[in-house]
Amino acid sequence: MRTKNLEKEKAIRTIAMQIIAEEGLENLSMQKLAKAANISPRTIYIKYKDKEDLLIKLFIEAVLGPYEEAVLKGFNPEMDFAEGVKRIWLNTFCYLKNNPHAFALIKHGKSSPMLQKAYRENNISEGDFFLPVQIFLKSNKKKGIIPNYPHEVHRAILFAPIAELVNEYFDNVSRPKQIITEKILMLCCDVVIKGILNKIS
Amino acid sequence: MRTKNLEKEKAIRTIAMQIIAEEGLENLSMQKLAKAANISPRTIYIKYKDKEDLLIKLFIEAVLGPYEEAVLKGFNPEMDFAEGVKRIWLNTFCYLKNNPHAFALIKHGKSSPMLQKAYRENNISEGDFFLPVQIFLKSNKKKGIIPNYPHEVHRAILFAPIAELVNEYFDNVSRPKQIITEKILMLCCDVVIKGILNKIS
DNA sequence: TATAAGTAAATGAATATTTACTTATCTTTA
DNA sequence: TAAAGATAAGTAAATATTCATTTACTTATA
Repeated sequence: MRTKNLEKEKAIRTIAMQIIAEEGLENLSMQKLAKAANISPRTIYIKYKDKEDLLIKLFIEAVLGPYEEAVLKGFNPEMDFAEGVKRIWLNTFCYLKNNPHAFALIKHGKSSPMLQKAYRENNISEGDFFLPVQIFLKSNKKKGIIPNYPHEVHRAILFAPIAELVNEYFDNVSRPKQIITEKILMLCCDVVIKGILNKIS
Repeated sequence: MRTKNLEKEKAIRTIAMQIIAEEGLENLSMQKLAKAANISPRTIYIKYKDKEDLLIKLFIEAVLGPYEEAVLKGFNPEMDFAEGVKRIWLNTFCYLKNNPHAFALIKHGKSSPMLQKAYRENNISEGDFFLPVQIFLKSNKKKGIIPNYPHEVHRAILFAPIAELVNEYFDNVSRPKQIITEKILMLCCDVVIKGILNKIS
């Protein structure tokens, strides 16, 4: 039996992400992908059932998985609240900064109905992903350090700004001066933390 | 001369937005749109140069324009800081809640390279749109009410969470209980404001 | 009646996927 | 040890469909 060439599998994923990042999800075609990866279209179908299967696996296995891992590196739910939030912010910034293609696909994940379906079918976002963060929030609510809002609400307040700031970072890459530095990021993080903390006074 | 049928023009825009919201930008085709709008494909080309022209005009004229108008209703840059921010949050929530298709297209605007190009070519986001908000931020920075961070940074901190909360609102529409109410929204807004305000104490 | 608005049908290019074939490599046999 | 067979990996080219856009024509109205 001929053995699977893992380089080709990797090339498919890498180049698919590149095309999506540079030309958009709507401009990724199987034939274009095959040509760019220097393989036959048929080869893609050996590894993936169809285009949807490819995109969903790309999204979940090649993007969301590594993303979660990077974001949670060195984080644990027992950390001090401010310290934990800062760790997540820094991890998010560092990872996305160095993986612009992943960031592009994550953004598509927010708008593409197909990728949304992938989220739903894989029970992602509610429970499976970022579980340590949920435990972290829960315990800090219990301790009275932060208010008792639903998790989703805390997520929006604490982590929506960092995504927006990363976006701004990429907008500024091609401009003379980068305004989104690690320093300004930490100032923002302090602002967000200051807002959410219950005054124990 | 035969007169233009404005209803057809409106149908094109309405149905295009519907398809994009329900099936995604990548699943909008000119023929599908024509069929759904009960017109000939040629009719679209009478009103728009090509598909890109249609999408960009849809995005800018039918979505971003009305969106900006709705968000700024009753707002002026001289307002009290907290009052102004709350007004924008409420306006955003009310508008997007009632215009889910517009919200879908706005989300696509964050990921689609074509719509990003539209932003750039029309000098949007930096200067033209939401100018009163920029003036508002500038004057509050000058007065020392909020820190002297770049506008983009303030935008991320103050307004990224509301977009995320609207997203959460729509996720919950099909579920038994809506967690994103106007009340919780105002609590969140208070949190965000509390964080950004300079302590004058 | 002049003319732009509109249509039905066609065009050629691009799309996802498949067919019919070739190739590499593991396992088995001599 | 080495040749042969089995088989999945891989390819080039084809398929049927859908795509954006156009052509050649009809219709409504100033």
